[in-house]
Amino acid sequence: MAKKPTIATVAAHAGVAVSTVSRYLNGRYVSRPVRQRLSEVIAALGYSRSWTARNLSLGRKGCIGVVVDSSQDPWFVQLLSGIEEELAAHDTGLMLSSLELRGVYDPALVFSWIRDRRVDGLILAKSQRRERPLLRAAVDVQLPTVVVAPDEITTDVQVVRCNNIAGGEAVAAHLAALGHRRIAFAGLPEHSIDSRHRLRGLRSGLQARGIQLEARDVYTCASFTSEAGGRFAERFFERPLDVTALVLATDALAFGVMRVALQRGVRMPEDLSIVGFDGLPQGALFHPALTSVSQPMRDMGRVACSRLFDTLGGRMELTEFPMELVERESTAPAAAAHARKEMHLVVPTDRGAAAGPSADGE
Amino acid sequence: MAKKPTIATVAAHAGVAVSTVSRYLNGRYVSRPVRQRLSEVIAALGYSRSWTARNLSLGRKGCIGVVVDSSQDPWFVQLLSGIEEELAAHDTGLMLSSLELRGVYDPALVFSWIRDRRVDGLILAKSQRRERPLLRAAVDVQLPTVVVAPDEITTDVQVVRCNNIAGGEAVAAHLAALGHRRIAFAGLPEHSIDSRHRLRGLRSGLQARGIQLEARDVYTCASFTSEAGGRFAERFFERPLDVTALVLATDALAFGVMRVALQRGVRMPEDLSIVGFDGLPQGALFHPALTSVSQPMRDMGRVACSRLFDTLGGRMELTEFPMELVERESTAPAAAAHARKEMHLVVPTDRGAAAGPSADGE
DNA sequence: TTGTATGCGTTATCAG
DNA sequence: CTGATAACGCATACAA
Repeated sequence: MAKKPTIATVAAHAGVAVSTVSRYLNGRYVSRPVRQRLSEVIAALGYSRSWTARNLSLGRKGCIGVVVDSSQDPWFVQLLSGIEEELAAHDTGLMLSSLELRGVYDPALVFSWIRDRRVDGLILAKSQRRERPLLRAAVDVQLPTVVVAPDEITTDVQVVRCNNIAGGEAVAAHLAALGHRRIAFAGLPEHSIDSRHRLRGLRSGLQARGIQLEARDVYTCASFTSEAGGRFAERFFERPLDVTALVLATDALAFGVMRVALQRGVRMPEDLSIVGFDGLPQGALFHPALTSVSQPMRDMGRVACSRLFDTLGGRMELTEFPMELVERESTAPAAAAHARKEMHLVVPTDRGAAAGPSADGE
Repeated sequence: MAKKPTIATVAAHAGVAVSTVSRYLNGRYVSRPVRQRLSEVIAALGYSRSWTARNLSLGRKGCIGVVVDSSQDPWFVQLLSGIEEELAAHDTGLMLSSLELRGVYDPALVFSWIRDRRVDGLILAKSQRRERPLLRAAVDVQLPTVVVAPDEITTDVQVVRCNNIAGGEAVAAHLAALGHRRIAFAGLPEHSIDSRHRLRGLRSGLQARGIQLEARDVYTCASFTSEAGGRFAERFFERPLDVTALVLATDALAFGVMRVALQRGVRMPEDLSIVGFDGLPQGALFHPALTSVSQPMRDMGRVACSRLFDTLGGRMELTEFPMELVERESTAPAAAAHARKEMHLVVPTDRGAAAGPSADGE
């Protein structure tokens, strides 16, 4: 019992050949009695197979690569938990690479993974245009790859993302129902497809309700960080507020905006309703808690991961998840805003909410 | 160029034996000319070695296990980035296990890792008493293990943690300097050694400055979540405020408290200064931004990981990191609090701060 | 310094 | 259905 038992020890103890044991372990043809005997011996010996040896024989690496701009990203953290769950089921390891781990963009590590076939598959979270070479390299060596919430449309790898247009429409419905008529949107820069889709959904959703999203009310933030959201807000709040609701393309942006709003004394949701996208759990910690359209990040992670395993030779698919509006505290009836400003707490909040649906019918 | 070149192909092309190539790859004795030749051949062939084969031969698994209550924990996320960094340097994979991944505590996966020697090492983040069996199992099979910020003292595994006592003292110095005389502390339940040390440091630090931390001002939260912080705050704010500063054992707790404070209309830092521990980056997003004593999570992760590699046979060590007070917006001179309450913005904030040092001398 | 031979633990191929 | 045996790709005593 000194050294770990191998498949050979088991074979010896059971009086069969190693290949039989191997077959047993992999659920192949084994006669009833032999199967019985093996299960006993294995239990008695406390045998467990070596994954390294198995991987070598199978030509696998036993782990997948997960790459993202920063593993600190709260959105990614959610995704990771889904990946973790699925990976555990497959007893597979993972290699993490934050493209901006040391402050500057450096995809070298991931390139080496691809070149050296270091991983069995690749998950690119929030891949952007700059990841294009990475994607190319992966496709070239036939490395199974799935992109999650990509910023670019891709046809030669698996895609997992959300229906952001519907998400935008959900916000439109929500705000319209609350009686908002003048709404602003602040999106992401560059080619963020998510941001564009969210805006598109919002715009068309409003339009369907007879509300126009003015071009001058559509802003662009410098990046996707909370800091960028804050900088946008500084600008935004300089001028008198002429909208009753502000929709941010992501929660991260919203966090930055809300902080500045609080500093400026802008009351939310009384003076301004705020809506974000992603549904990050930390949004619930703020005051007011952020109303947001959530992505099922965990499910997305799980699916992204399983796609890597079960469709190794399959066609490239697009999996789209629905988004869900989670109504917290940062949105309120537009009517209440004015009422409160003038009457100071005379109007019960419930009344304003009840007035919502009628406005929706217009 | 159809199939991946192996060490044998390289040997053939270079006209040497495989063992020579192996030695070259591992930096052993190789004559100048041969080395030259090999480097050329390898470059020409685009050879890269198989880590699975190498691991099998070396009897390694090529990955370590990282276990934590929840991989969503912001503190852990920081730690993880350090681990990621170090792991990349060693070209090693990782297996993640959230003990509470599916809501209920389930260490089964980790037990199986240990039993099957599935990993080369184990990092337990914030291990508690309930992880004791896990630790035992790991020690029993001689699996290199390091615990980070453990809640229990352990002598038979590597320990990486912070000097929480000094951290508590730093808070004492800070608050005393700001003129606070009546201070409250809310800590973690059970046997959290970190929480106890933070309290101890705070208490002794205050004492050294002639300030007594009253027993009735020391509270205990139900758990370490923001929700628990919120529930504590509900209780805390029920009675009239008789302290000018509240110290929370962790930032997470503080987040929950601040939200309730905002709801209750408690002004921070005017009515109440708030201090947390951990220095989570998200603390900067709040309004006011949370003053906190930070841990160098990333460094801790890096060191925890490297300990796993370089002291495989070495003695069990304790690595202690310093904590650093990061002063943001949630703390202010105690004097200003009263002044503002009564005089309404007459006292410039700077004056109060200037008064601090003298108070410190008492 | 370099080459030879053997082991690492499984899986897969092909006879039996 | 089962049993030898050859890969898998690399590392390392040991001999030269």
